[in-house]
Amino acid sequence: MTCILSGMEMPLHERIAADLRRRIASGELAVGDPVPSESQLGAQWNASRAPVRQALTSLRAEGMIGGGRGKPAVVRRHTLSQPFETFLSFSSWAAGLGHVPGQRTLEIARRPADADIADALQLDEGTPVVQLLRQRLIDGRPTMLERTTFVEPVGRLLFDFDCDSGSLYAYLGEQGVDMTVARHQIDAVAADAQDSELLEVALGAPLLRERRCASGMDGRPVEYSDDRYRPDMVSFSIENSQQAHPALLRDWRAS
Amino acid sequence: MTCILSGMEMPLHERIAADLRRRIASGELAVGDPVPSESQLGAQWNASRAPVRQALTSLRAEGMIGGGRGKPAVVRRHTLSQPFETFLSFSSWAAGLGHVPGQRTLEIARRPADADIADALQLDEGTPVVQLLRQRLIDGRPTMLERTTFVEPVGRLLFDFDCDSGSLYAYLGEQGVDMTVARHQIDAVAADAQDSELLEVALGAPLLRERRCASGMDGRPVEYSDDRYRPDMVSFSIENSQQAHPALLRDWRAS
DNA sequence: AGTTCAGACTTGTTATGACATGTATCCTCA
DNA sequence: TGAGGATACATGTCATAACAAGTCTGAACT
Repeated sequence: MTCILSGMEMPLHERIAADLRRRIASGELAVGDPVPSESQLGAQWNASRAPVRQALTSLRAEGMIGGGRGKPAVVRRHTLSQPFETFLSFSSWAAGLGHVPGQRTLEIARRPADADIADALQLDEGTPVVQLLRQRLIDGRPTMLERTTFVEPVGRLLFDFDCDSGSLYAYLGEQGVDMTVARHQIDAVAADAQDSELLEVALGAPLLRERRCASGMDGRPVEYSDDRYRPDMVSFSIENSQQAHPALLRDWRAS
Repeated sequence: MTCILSGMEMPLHERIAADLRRRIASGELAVGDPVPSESQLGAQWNASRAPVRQALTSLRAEGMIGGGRGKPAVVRRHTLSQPFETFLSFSSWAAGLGHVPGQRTLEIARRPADADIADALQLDEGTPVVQLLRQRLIDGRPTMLERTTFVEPVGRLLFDFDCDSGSLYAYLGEQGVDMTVARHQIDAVAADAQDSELLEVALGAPLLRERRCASGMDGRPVEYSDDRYRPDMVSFSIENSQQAHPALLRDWRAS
């Protein structure tokens, strides 16, 4: 049982990175400000250069800081950007940024799949599925609304689990649920009545939507989710190069 | 003035990484084969673990090898030549899908950079830049609005180019402009007056926004762009797995 | 005043050594 | 024969130390 809380057992370099992310995101270190030098950070944390450099390398890869040989690091961005690698776990993502994740499970229900869900999960319409409605918070502020649907054999496990206590995906992993592949589709939608209320935005306000379908190694879908983020709090980011692999493509959808 | 030529004095960790890439690409190390362990590589190169690990970290970030704590590294991919232009070039993307791309360049101007642009391009505020406003169409229908800013040395080339005649990025490439790395940030915004008019959507309608900053190999930003898509026509998608590096894919969904 | 240059400071690279932690294998014991 | 545990091995993390190389500042010089 790994308590997600505040990762007390995180490696030193991750703690340093998380602290810097928090200080940058909170505005304590504003854009353009110089980041403490490696030696200063080493002194503050009573650490050698190795973990300090590992933390800075991490922030640099995320584009939060700049700098280079001879050039002290400076803050470049303070926006929370979500690396695609950490898409599955909202909690650990927020914790890694030095923020306090929260969640309120508003509904858990077993009901027959409607046409859209059935299509996404490759089931017949009417097959029972388990649906979850969760409000996700960062530092107590509503940030994301998650409408997740599990196939029944997996969803049944959730009735024995306190969804607000820890990482749901860690729990499912322990139970032997295999979710090795995920497909994400990202677009924008206007907030409907429920979005508006639970995310505390105006009706019709633009929301960033991620629709996700996770499958096991055998390719059988396990989970489908419609997540809606407040765009003023979360954005997605991708970095690609001719060297490294991630390539960004656009999806065209005929109306 | 540092001559770029052939870096004979590459650091050790880069030489190790380059050698491993070559051995993997050439097939000497096939997909699934185990990569030499850190200690073996250290012995081969007569090096300590530091540069060896730095090289392996590099390859891992590129998705070429896998492995983890206790798990020896294995070769995952041997190709790393993903067409980088596909995400830059709207035209070739649409054409590849069998649709007719179109574009109307509405404005090209040289003006001083404002604060946001200056920050993104790492310039001082007020430095002259070249801005482009382009409406992109698919099958004659407005699909995307592109507000691109180039640093002046690159942007000046555009005044000698008919932006509606061919691929802008192909032209810049011929002119020796280096754009090997790009960072994308994706979120949602409400359509402002200009968006509304040019994309033919209601004022305040949700739009999918991609902000892009492209840099050369040296990390110096070359281009910044704010692209706004009609979410009913375009979305982004990504596929990732725990095993492989996240691979971004494109979805076609016929109506 | 403008230029040049020495020196302080910063980050990049590498070596060496140690311990922690996860994985896989093989051997023993029931 | 199957389950369990001891063990070798791999990688992850971190400390200490030294030198290389780029940047910046300020002082001396033209």
